[in-house]
Amino acid sequence: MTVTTWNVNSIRARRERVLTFLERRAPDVVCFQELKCVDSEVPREAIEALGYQVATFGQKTYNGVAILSRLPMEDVVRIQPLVDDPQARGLAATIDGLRVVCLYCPNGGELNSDKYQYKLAWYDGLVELLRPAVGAPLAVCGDFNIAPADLDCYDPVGWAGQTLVSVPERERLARLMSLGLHDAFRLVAPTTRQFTWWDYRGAGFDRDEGLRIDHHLINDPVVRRLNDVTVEVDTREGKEASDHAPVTLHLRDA
DNA sequence: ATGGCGTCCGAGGGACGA
Repeated sequence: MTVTTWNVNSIRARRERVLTFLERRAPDVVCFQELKCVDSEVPREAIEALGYQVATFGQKTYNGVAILSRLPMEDVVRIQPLVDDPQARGLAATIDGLRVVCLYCPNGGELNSDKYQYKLAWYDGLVELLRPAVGAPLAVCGDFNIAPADLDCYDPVGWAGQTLVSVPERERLARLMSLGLHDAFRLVAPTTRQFTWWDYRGAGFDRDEGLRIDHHLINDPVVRRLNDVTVEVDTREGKEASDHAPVTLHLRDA
């Protein structure tokens, strides 16, 4: 089974790229983030024609997530760590016995902003929300908007303490992983410098100035099935690309 | 210190992203 996570930065603006990706790579499961549209504007029929079931949690203008699956999806639920939160950032489904959680974690804005506090609180809520889920095979996939370590940042000195690498954010990610989750990419590539996001500005991709912020966090039953994690860097190339590359988890059969 | 670039909304430029 392959599980791809990809922040598409607008499924409408990325429509052709997304469909081409699905057709050529044909992952079994896909977690999309930043749909940036309501459910009815997702190109559902075109995706279904490629052999996928589609579950969406959209929102006008901002956020929005989806899970696609070639196999049947069960127990599809929205993931909202904070009560009365209008932001559509999480969706979960069980596929062939694997609980897949698709997340678009908050960006965090400036360090001294309400958005930063929202991000920390959102993570705090997420840990409690996912705590009951770690007893069964679990893969938490998405744009976490946190680079776990300095190796995951092209300029850790220049970025020190900034949003996406700050100590309080990394502590939140560590608390989430303390539920028994492992960074799948780091398991297969302990010392590799590989980014998943590059800024549109300043030719970030051409300079390979990026961050690794898109992750698959998997628990022990899934670690035992882990074959590989690949970053589909070529999908970031060209003028019409999302600023994130897809990241694919490769699992052996259960 | 600020803007770089891309997308959205909606008809201007501002909000937002990371």
